[in-house]
Amino acid sequence: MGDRLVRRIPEPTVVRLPLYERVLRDMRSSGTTTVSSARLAEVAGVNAAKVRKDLSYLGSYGTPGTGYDVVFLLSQIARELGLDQEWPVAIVGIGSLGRALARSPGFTSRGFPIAALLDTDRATVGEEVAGCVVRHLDELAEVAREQRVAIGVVTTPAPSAQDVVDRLVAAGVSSILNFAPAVISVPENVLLRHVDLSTELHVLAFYQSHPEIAGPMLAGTRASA
Amino acid sequence: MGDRLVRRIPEPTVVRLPLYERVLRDMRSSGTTTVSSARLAEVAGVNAAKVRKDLSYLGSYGTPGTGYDVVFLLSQIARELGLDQEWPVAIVGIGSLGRALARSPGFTSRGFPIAALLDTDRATVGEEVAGCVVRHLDELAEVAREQRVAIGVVTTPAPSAQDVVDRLVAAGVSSILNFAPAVISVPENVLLRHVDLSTELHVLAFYQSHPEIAGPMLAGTRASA
DNA sequence: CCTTGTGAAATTATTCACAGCC
DNA sequence: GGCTGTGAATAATTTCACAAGG
Repeated sequence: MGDRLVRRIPEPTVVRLPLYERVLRDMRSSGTTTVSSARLAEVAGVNAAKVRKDLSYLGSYGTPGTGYDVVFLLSQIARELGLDQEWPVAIVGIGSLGRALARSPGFTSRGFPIAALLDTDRATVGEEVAGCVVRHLDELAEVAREQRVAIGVVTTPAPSAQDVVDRLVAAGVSSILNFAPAVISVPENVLLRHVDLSTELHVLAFYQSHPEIAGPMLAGTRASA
Repeated sequence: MGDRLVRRIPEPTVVRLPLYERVLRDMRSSGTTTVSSARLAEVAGVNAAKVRKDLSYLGSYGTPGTGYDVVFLLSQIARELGLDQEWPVAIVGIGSLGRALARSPGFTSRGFPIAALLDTDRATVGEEVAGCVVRHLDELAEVAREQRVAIGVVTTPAPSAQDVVDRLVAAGVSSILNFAPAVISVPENVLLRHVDLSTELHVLAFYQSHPEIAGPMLAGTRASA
């Protein structure tokens, strides 16, 4: 009932919300109006009780005997995820990965406009990628302020990553998504998440080497990372 | 002591092993011969007790009063992660992301040779990317057998992802790393992990929208994804 | 009937704290 | 003195199971 109390939402739940959001968007597209936790769980590949518990952190949006209204639930999840606002992104490191991300639909699609592309390489600065001119990293502070950059994406080589992150933080960017295979540290009030290809490969290699203990990884559909 | 008993290693530990491996490689490069759990924890950005517990799953490789021998510990972790073998990778979906990954050092570097690049697009098939000619997806079964592909990386658009995964599974590939924003299901004995840009952005957007409950995400360095 | 929302139980992960060893 | 390895304690998460609502 209390809506403005500190309803702390567990991190694993937060990580599953985007999954539900995606599944619900698909359902909405296909004209489904109502969905039960059991059905949502089946499609999302998780346990039904978990779905109900997760959704209960957002509020009581279901109807006993019926389920959840797809459109309404979707709007509540989107609101909770902050998808009713825009979060301008700056990508630092315009190599192949940076370019690929700049062109990626996952970005440009709703909510995460690319506000700036930055690099230090002479040959890259000035180039146009995905409709955006690459600027020199030295212009970061200015660009971040002007464009109100909320999220910094780091796609530089590992040795530069900490320095780039420091610059992003100094420029007031308070959420960072790091793709560089490096350990990064940030001040207390900055959010940092990693996406690491080689970690993922190593984890797969581990479980392939130990088929006898692959339990946790197996068993069908699993979600997000 | 019992080395062949079912020492089940918790998944969170498995996910941290690549982090330790990376940190230890850096230490080896810089000539450090011995490291304590406290130092390793500090550099890796985790709790020292957690480091000791994680390492204890591998065996008793430390020396009380001294710490761990960097080179020896590194070799044990690498062995445990299966990095003493090669795991040939096939990348399916040679758009910008597929190309970026094909060129990525995280791959080509030790242990994960690119055995095949596959696509269905006429214009792409036959092209050479990162020293490898792109073949048509229909040749998957043949290529997978010949090259003993162990890991399939899916970088197609979401609507094709499940079909591509089904084909990989049919071709005998038993570990899959999916970059497509789709829910995928696989048979019981297949390993599946996801890397999902838009999930990561949504999670950051969530915590930016809820500064009051950002607890779990904050607090300095955090590892892998 | 059906389904939600949620306490309570079970499971899993982290952290503490210290005995034992160097 | 310093440090590992690990039981025990704590915390977090998942799952169960059911009362209450439609």
